[in-house]
Amino acid sequence: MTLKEYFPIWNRLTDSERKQLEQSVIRRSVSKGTILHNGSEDCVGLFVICSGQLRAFILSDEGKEVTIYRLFERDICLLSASCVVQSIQFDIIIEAEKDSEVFVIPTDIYKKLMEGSAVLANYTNEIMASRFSEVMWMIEQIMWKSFDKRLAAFLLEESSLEQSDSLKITHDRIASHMGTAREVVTRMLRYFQSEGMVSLARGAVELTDKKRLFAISE
Amino acid sequence: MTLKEYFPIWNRLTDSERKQLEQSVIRRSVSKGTILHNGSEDCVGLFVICSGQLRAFILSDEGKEVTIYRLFERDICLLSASCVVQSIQFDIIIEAEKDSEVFVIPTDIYKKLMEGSAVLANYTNEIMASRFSEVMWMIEQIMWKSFDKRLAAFLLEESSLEQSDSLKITHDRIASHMGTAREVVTRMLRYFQSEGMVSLARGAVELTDKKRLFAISE
DNA sequence: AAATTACAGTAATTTTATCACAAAAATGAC
DNA sequence: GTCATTTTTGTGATAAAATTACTGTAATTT
Repeated sequence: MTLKEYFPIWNRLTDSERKQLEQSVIRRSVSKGTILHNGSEDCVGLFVICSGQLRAFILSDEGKEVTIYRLFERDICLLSASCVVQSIQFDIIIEAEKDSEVFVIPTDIYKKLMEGSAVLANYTNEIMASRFSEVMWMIEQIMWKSFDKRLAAFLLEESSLEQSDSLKITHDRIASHMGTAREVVTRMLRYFQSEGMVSLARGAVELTDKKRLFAISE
Repeated sequence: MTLKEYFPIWNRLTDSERKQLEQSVIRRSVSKGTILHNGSEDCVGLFVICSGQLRAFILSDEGKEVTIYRLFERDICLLSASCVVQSIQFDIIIEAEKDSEVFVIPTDIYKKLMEGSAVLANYTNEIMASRFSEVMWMIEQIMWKSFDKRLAAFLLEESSLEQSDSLKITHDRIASHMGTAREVVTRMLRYFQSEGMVSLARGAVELTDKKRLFAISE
């Protein structure tokens, strides 16, 4: 398994660029829960996800979290190398949501290559635009969709990611993803349960009527 | 007044690139209220603001607005040319908030140049990262700051932009900027007035105690 | 001057957030 | 295995903010 297979524009790079990437890239295995990048504290490099799942979130002064987006196999995490683009002026935290394998392209190498390569710079543009788009989508959800719709959508999304109707997740974690309070999640889940759409247990939510959840989510 | 003076990386472009920009760039004068770009409907080109003020906002299905960021003299509006970056998957509306003068660099020219120029592609990256950062900042405000703080901050920001303590703005417009309901703005302004921090009149808000407003905004 | 429109105010209700506390389930130390 | 601790869930009270549904009034148009 080499970078070549995971880096979409590989065949548009020059031999020299490929060589430099190959020589500097590092493989890293991280277990669930590992913080791969913590705001402006570090700037290791670009992650290319081989397997697993990462989560990008922001953190308030009081310790509240909101998940901004997620990264999956073949996704590229640009913000872990946020210092390669000066104008990025916000802190984001990247955490492994599952045991994951990633390639790490060191910041200085990537920055140097990007400065000299229109192909790489344009590609970086596309990655950033993708994340930007996800964030804009999130804003629209938060601003204009009521909580029941958002929660239903979240449960369905989780279920689809996990390929299972039985989610192993606590109310508190759901609240962190959605940027709300745990009590709010508990209450809405109880309502969903009373309507027969989910079935609750400690640390678990089972989706028992996905059609209705989907209808609620719109 | 030429593009040269307003385009920061002018002297890092090749002669050919400069010529192409010079030959294709268009000057446009727009009066307050003009919609310069409307989501995915159009993709005229990159705006370089000579004078005036633009506003970027999103629009919900029900017609609610939220201001995402603003653009001033020498700022560059990339999202009016959103189609140059494929991965931009959201709709934004750009409106002239004041009578403005802008240069328009046509989409196809900019796209062509960017594909061949690392300098231009990297610069585009920086512009996008700036807007992305502003959006992230906005999210943090919305998620974690209470409405009184945000309103106080908004009033002070407006006052500083207009260079005046007497704002000519309606409650409804403030609500559109902040993505909330007009009644909510009315009530909070009434409270501010009862505390002697502002003085209200039809279509106008006068800031009478900026220090306290600042203290509230944190 | 009357009618229309834009803007502001307010009351009632609902939704969401916050605070405070308690109960139940899981976990670990012993 | 039992007890203490921690984690997770449940819930009531209260507050903040959004929504709905009006009323009133200043400004503008006709």
